[in-house]
Amino acid sequence: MYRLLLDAFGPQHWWPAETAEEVLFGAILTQNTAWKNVEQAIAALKAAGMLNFRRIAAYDVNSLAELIRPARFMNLKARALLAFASFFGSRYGYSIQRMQCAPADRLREELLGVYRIGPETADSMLLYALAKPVFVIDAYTKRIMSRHGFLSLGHSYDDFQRFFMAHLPADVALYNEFHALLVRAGNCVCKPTPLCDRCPLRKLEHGG
DNA sequence: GACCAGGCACATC
DNA sequence: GATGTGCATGGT
Repeated sequence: MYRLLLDAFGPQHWWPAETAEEVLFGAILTQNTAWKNVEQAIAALKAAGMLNFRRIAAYDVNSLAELIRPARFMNLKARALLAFASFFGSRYGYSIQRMQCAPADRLREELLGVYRIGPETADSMLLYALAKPVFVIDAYTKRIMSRHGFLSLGHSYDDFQRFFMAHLPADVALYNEFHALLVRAGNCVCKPTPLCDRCPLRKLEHGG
């Protein structure tokens, strides 16, 4: 699957961000939201000089919500960003490097304890901001994997994650690219659920 | 104008 | 534990 997707689409250059801190913002802002909308919110934060957790920690919730309005669920996400800023500041002194020193499994538990950080957001942060070998599962990944008969949709997030990690080497670059390619495939016009004759994954049909 | 995005928390049974 | 619902924008 990985090779088919990579051959068809090429490297996706994820995560689309200039800094690790920007990845952390994006991970929260993109929850159930098209990336195009998130880009606008990040641009607004950048323009206001607020793409910085130390800065927003002392910022007003409503003003923050206004800035990220294009990213949908503005009030929830404003509170989520503040909750993360509080955690990031008190636990790691706003230092990505200090956070990176912690083992992945402990970090994951800590992240899951932060308001509105669930498994996908936590894993996106771990893989794309902190370079921890953790496979990210999202709606596209579940859909595509179930469509091709690997694991049915009824399985949990952790089931899907275990499936990938049990069958692949713990490689940050591989996890990065594979997940990005799955999202790319999910965004394909043919929406691979009904496979079009041009889908790179059609070769998997009938045990290919 | 409908439909849907790279989820999550919380209520209810 | 399973299932349902609110959140409340902008692109296609």
